[in-house]
Amino acid sequence: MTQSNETTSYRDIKETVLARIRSGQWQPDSLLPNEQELAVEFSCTRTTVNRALRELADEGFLERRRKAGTRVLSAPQRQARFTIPMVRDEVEALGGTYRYALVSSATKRAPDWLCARLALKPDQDVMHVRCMHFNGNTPFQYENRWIVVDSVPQVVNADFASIGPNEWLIQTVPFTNVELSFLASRADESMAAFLDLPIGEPVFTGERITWLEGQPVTFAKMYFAAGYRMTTQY
Amino acid sequence: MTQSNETTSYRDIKETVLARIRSGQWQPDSLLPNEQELAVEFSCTRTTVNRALRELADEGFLERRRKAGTRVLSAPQRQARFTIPMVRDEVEALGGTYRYALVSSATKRAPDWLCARLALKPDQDVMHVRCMHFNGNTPFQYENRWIVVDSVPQVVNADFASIGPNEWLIQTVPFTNVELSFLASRADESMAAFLDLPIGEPVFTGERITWLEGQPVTFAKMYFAAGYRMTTQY
DNA sequence: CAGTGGTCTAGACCACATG
DNA sequence: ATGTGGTCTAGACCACTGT
Repeated sequence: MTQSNETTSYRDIKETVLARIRSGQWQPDSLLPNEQELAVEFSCTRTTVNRALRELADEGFLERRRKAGTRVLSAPQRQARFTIPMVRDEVEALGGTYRYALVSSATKRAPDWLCARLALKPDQDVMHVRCMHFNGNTPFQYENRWIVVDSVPQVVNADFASIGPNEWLIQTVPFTNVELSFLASRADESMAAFLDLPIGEPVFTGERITWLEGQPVTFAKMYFAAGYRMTTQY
Repeated sequence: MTQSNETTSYRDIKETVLARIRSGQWQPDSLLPNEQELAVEFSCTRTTVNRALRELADEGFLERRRKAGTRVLSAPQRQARFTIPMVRDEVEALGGTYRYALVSSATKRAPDWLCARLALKPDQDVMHVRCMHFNGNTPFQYENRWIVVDSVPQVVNADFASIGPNEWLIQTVPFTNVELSFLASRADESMAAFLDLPIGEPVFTGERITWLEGQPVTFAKMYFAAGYRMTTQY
């Protein structure tokens, strides 16, 4: 009861609607009563009903269209929200002590595969940074990152010995778009060495591309140590 | 311009606020003006400002607390939303033809590790279903699933030869809570055979546990074929 | 205790998509 | 043409929480 007395809140409406969907009272693909009718049923204003249904639609339970009305989605298009924390926060949330170490950093002509991947011109420079993230002294993540110099000219003066490229970028460059992928890859020689596992071992891997207003900013591959899992609940 | 004339919409406010954050005009950790002041600046009502700021907080850009006010989050706690489609939809979205095949299905006493994982009593029965999902004739996903019979008694009559356990469950049992994990595992003998890849190969793997009002319903392991990646943009 | 966000009301106009 | 959701206003009361 967040609301004072016995008014119907948008939360109550959300719960009731969800319960009706779960109980089968409102079948998949069926049409709900319109907002005005629900407002009468719940004795509240249409505004309140609107908020409840709008949020349920955002969460993937309903589909709403003007004039067509509100439908129960047959295959609940449920979305898992994964919070993507910075490595430091992730380690500290595990109760560990975060430690960062630079492996190498160099500016060079962008390799062909990267030009293709980021739609760079063939003569553009990138800074290639490799680094490690530790939980105490246990390897946690090996990071392989390329930063487009034309998009972030200041990067040539960055000191990646003392700060991780990700944290530096967040402080320095805003971004507008991100593509994030996860996959399983196999440990090559250097991944195996840095993460302390046998060559060929499965490695949970994240790839992240970041743009600022259409300009590619950075491409990062993140290799996680053995046993890592990305989890969410809803 | 979704709104008729030149009124300020909550979308405009969101964009303006984001722009100010990105430009550094509003620094991380700094306090925004309160809703009343912003309403005056944007010449709209507080309700409209509230909606804009509330959504930005939902999206992880702001932190709002009564009395304390609204702050710019220093490390934008950005959340990636992955849509978790049903396998059939995923295959069809790739332009392929979905095909399902049952591998085995049997009811038995729940194994110890599963009892521990789902907090079952040691004498509870589960139905163990193994099945394959194909894209045309190419292996797409190998699924290993256990369904708690006490939670879904009808399962003993289900015909998993003609319908996949996931689709059957969605049609049959509502759920209230889900835990979803992703990890990289290595192909054992049967995974390798079903997915047509060498033993020991990295396999992108999903694990999903579903509850209904605290009752465990099902545990599923989903092994994806080589090259699979889970992607999102934001 | 006082300031801030959280929510609701009652009403209005409008955009959009369907029939 | 019309019904439905999308959004805004103007105002109100309240819940929470920092001082």
